[in-house]
Amino acid sequence: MQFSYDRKKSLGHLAGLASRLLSNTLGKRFQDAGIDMTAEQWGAILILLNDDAMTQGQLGERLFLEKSSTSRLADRLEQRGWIARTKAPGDSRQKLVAPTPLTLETVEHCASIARTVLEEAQRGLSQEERSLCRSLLARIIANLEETAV
Amino acid sequence: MQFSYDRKKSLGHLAGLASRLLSNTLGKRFQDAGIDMTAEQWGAILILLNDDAMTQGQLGERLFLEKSSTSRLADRLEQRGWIARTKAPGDSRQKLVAPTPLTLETVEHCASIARTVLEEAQRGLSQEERSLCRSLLARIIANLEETAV
DNA sequence: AAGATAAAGTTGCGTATACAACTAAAGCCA
DNA sequence: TGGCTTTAGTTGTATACGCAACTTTATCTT
Repeated sequence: MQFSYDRKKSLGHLAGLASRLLSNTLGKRFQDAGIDMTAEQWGAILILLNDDAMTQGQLGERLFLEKSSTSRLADRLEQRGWIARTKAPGDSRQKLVAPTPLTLETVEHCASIARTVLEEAQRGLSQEERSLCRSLLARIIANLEETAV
Repeated sequence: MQFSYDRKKSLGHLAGLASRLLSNTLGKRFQDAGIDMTAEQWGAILILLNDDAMTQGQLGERLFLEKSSTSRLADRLEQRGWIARTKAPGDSRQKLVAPTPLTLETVEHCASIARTVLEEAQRGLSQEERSLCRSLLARIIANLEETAV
């Protein structure tokens, strides 16, 4: 019997489990490839690769993370050599985070692994279904953000 | 502009964020109500309320958790007095976990809070959309479970 | 300009989770 | 029956995350 995960299970369970499995799977693939990176770290790197340098606070906003969580994520990224932190020139409270001269091969390798996992996760779903799933999740997120206030 | 969360963002981000917001919101609501319970703990309690006693391992299976994670979740539930752990009669390696004589009022209160948050999260989504969202997530979970092997 | 207030990060602490190594208790098997 | 193997849980260690308290640096107000 396919697709047998109780649709009775609440949204919370399903979203949590999907997210956990996605992270765990991607993390293991990175590890198998000998890349010392987690799924969450890759999420941050992706943002930094597009926008290059930004403050830690801006990175946190993009990831919807508390400043303390961002701080510690940056710690781990720095420790592994994925990013460098420098004092912002204008405001010395701020710290700029930027990817280190990562070899492009590594980035491409990570991106390719991430694409593969995402594809596997959505196997059997049409483009419309994939898009719908994202937009439903986005609406739920928007609802919760409003609610939270 | 409504529903403005990039649908460009990958499934991983969206599922992770939805799950995080759901947990955080529910947890805060419990706290506001003076109930010392988290969203994850409530998930476990719900299962135990239906099936009464089961082994820790069985609880873990239902929650799709590692045995160590289950062990620690049970620690916290026990600490707060939500469950009791007893040695299983047949097999002394196993531990039975069962809800303590929770006043039904508390359970109903929790259930009501959880229903409210879930409703708020899915505000504006039709029954069909809610159901579709769950079933798409369930298919993704099934894909990842297969993959993982 | 001095003092109050706000903003950016860090750190302490608690929860949630996974993996690996470990202990204890079954179960198997020759 | 005595030893090997498997199973149930626990514990060490690490990541990810949030809240609250704190430090440092800006900014604002009078």
